[in-house]
Amino acid sequence: MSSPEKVFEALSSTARRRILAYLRDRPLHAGAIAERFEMSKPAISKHLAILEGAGLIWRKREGQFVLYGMEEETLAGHLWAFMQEVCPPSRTLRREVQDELGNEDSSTPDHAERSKVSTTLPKGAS
Amino acid sequence: MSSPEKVFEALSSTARRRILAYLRDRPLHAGAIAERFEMSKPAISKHLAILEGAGLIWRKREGQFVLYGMEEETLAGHLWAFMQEVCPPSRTLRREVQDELGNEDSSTPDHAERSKVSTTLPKGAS
DNA sequence: TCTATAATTAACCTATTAGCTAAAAGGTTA
DNA sequence: TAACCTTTTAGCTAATAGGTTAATTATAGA
Repeated sequence: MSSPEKVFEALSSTARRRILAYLRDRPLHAGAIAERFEMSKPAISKHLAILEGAGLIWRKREGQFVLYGMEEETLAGHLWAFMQEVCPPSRTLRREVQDELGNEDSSTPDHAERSKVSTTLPKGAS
Repeated sequence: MSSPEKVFEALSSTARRRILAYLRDRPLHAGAIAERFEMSKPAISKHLAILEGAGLIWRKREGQFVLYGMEEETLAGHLWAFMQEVCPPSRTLRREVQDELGNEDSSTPDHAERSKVSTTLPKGAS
């Protein structure tokens, strides 16, 4: 329902990242979002559709208005998974431990034990 | 030198996210990266240039080869800044405190005191 | 210097994205 | 129903992204 592809694609637009920032604290009507931008309402509507398609926001009709709000789990979940896979962990703690043991050499690479199975990156992608 | 725009644009491609994952544990030569993909070497070369332009990787010529590696600070720094701005914090701890005080009502919105100044989102962007 | 290998750049093609305006869809109120 | 409002869809254009092959640059080695 919410793939990393769609999430990162959605995040690649500054306008869409701004929308997420506006929605962080409270839901807003489409019009209230649009009036914070210079571009046309249809353009904003498309951005909202992309964010919704990525599972990053929800949408609820309220009379003639449409309310949008953050889908709180999705963004943090995907960013966290990605950081886990791609960001090299800081070596500070491990070093401290080794120093305490008087072991300077550290021939074992830092992440030798990391799982080989990717959760956020497909196999044969382009 | 490394803007959020460029970083998120760089991350929007699955191929580029895969490259970062390959580089997490050790630097690799351009050819070693290319042979993990189906696409042509020039295509990979372009992806590498985009990642480098975003400040996510470094590049070093070694004889006839070119070595690429992760620029460790950049990715974590930008993702962290973005999460701080956009992800609603979990309310668990605050609730615990309020429950201990016997204060059920919680009329103050959760992030009312959050800074208004954005560090990762420009003002008049489209 | 000549040849082979690694990588990038150039030129090109196609598909997609992001914006616009105008029209339609959905909903409220008189 | 009519008039009006909010939002989305349709249709269009211009610009960009992502891939290709061919040519070029940079280095190594006989």
